[in-house]
Amino acid sequence: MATVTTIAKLGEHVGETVTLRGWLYNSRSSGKLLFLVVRDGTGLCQCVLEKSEATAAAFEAARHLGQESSLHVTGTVRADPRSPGGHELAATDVHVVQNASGYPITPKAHGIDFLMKNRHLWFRSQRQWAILRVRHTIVEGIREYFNRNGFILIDTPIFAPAAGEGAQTLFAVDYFGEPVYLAQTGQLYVEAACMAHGKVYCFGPTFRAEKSKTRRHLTEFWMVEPEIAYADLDDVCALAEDLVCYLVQKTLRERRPELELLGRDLAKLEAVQKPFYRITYSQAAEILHSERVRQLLTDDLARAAARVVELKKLMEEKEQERTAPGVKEWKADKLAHELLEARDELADQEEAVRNIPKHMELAANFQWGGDLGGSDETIIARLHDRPVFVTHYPRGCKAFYMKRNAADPRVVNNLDLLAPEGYGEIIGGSQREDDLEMLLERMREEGLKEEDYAWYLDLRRYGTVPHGGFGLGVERTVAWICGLKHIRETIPFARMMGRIYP
RNA sequence: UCCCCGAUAGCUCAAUGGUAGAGCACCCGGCUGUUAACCGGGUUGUUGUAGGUUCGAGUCCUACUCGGGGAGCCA
Repeated sequence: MATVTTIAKLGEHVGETVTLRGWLYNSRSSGKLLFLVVRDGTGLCQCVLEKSEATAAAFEAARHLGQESSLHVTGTVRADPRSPGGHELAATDVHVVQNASGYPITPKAHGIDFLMKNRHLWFRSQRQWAILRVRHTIVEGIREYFNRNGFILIDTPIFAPAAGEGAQTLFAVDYFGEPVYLAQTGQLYVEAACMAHGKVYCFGPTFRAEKSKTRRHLTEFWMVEPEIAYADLDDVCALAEDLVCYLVQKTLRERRPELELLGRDLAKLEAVQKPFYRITYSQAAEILHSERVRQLLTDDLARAAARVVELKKLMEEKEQERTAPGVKEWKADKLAHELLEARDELADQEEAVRNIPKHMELAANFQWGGDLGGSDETIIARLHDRPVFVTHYPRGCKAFYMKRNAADPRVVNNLDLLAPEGYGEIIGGSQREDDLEMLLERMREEGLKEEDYAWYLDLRRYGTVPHGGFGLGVERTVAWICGLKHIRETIPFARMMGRIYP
């Protein structure tokens, strides 16, 4: 009886006969030779069946297996660079658990709607497999970081009472006949908890009914929110910086093969080192008005416009080449695929050409007092090669609980952390208003009812201290670290506007 | 809420207003080192829905539905 092992451990069994249990990822046959690419959850391995070496029954059974058939393969392990994992199995026996047929996700191209409808199967594909492993490591890193640094986990409620910010983006739920809402944050609750434990965090799903159909939005996403007592803005920034560095380094250390599979530029991640840049909101506003930004966007626009012309010409040439008489089928096929890719890029570039003038206008006309828009954040982030903290926003565009700045009462002690490469805001946080009177004043400005927040106000009555924290969005962090274009691949089953299946 | 794009075979896409096609998937055959293997043969259709224009609509027009991208808003 051969030893049962996994593909990840094949290196420990070179020369031995072992059994792998997995699924057929792809297969190729060449007469008396069969190549079965098998995956088992730990990796991919090419199993080679030679007709003369394998049992006749095994060879015949393996010849007719559909994609994703479940099987055991027994054979001798040998190192071979031609196999995906670097080790190959010279198979002698194949036991079919189930011969699957008609698996919908083929090794060829598919559209995103089809893939999302088949998300339960799409998991099995290499890229998706790699992304969710990176997510696992980032989530593990988050828990590890806080648990090892003296933070106590506080699970905050998901059913939340009506009071709160941005009521139009809340999902309402019937709670024994009363309307309650799915939580958008556990923040107020961790503030209470940090007065008991000093350093706490909550980690769970949050829900936002934003009608946003973009590559950065989910209606259900995961957020970790640490909160610390006796902390000011600098302490909160230091914590955010340390956490992000920890997560990036851990992922680089433990998921390098996955990042490489995803084609991530690792140098960009290696560059994520302390100290991150720190600028104030007012400095950001100056940057947006600067000649440097105008030039950056002018160059972007010129580049996008030139690329549009180039792509159109390229597509025309390829189309001519494809439809020319006497073109080989495989060549025409390849050209058709290249045309599709070019078409996608053209759509992106044309979108850029339409949007950049808007972005220029938004940046140039940016008024002190307004919130930074998505395009503004992208501009700021692009001017820096490491993450950037933007601090001290006007208090009018931020939540009531943020601490008013002592030196400049127009602004609050808050922070946003912008990830590089246009990934936008991954962290938002602040020092909290610990003065009861100031807090009440802000609540009145926002039209919030004191009685709804009676418990929260108690925290300022009984031993108030400077404190603060932040929220880090897991999916945006995963998208950034993996270098993904779209957030939907960073969570097992994405919940988005208009998508709730499977 | 607004703007742009799209919907044709199981999948990815073709089709000057004039007989709906290709590749992949699937089935059969060939090939002892393949890498989205390749070669030969076979099977595959209510062109998103409802109207309209026309001798004739996948193609043009209107509305709707669904999806993609973006704006606003946001992690």
